[in-house]
Amino acid sequence: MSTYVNKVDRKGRVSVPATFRTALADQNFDGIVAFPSLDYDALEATGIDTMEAISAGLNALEQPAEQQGLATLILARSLRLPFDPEGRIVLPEKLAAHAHITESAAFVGLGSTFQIWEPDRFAAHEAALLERTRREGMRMPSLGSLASRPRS
Amino acid sequence: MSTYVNKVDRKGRVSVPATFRTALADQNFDGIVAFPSLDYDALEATGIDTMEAISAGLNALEQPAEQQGLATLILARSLRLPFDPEGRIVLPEKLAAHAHITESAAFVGLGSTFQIWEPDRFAAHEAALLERTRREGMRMPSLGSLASRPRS
DNA sequence: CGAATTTCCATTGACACCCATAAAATCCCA
DNA sequence: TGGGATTTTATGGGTGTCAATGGAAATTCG
Repeated sequence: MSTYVNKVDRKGRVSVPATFRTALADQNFDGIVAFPSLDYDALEATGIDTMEAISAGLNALEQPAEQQGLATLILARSLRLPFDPEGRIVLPEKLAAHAHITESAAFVGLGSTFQIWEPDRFAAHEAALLERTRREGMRMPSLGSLASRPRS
Repeated sequence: MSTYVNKVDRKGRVSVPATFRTALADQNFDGIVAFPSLDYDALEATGIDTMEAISAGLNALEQPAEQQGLATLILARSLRLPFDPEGRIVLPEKLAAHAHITESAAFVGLGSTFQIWEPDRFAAHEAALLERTRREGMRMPSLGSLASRPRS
């Protein structure tokens, strides 16, 4: 949840917001896993647990073919980014380039995952979302309506 | 339910009305979650539980795309505001600015959620609501008719 | 042995906790 | 049931701690 903007230093290091770090603290790998978003010029990221779940799903035979393709794609392009003692990661050139990140990065928490954006691009994305939401005449609903609804 | 006006001190702290606090007491996070309202110059707030439900909804595949956009928007702009030992939160600059809150804040209970307004703006909002209701010739119905009706 | 990467230290500034006081609501008992 | 006693709130301020950031030292690897 929420978004934090942190600086990328000359060596390509960024602090992962402490909130996110503690959320991942109990996982098997002390760091994050990131891969280029398929939808945006941004990075998708999570803890290793989510990735292991995906990889487990890949092995499951019942999985539809499209889902398998998607999972393969994601796994193949994912990078493990370990924390340094201060809780920073280094953004590999490839990932930074995909998201056009140079001097600072916006960490956008989405619940169990988060995204990493170049701050200006994220602002634009946010504005677009807001605009679209307005245009579609969506009002602030009772928040509950956004929750996943149990099928009746 | 009901509205309370509390002061914002020099450090940006405000007491969350005790009533609201006790209502959230049994949740996983000792504090509130707030985000800028899409409709007003005010903040929307709830307990963490509601947000977790939204985040769960975001991951649910069955969710329509527009709802996903809305959920993303809300999650990205939400901030976790923990209680200090006295039951206060600090209003981050960003949120305070959106609601034009400077020296005091009105907490408006709405049932499972509440809003936070700059008191004068809330008074105006309230007056406008009243005015509109009158103009539309609405009378106080039996309160029961306002309750949510079970789907037939 | 040189380049890159990772650990180690140091600084600053924000934030969380501690305590202290005043006002208000609640309790309690004669 | 009135009013004093007690317990909660709300509010202010000081201060220690941790997160974010930068740079140097050290280690790794080709």
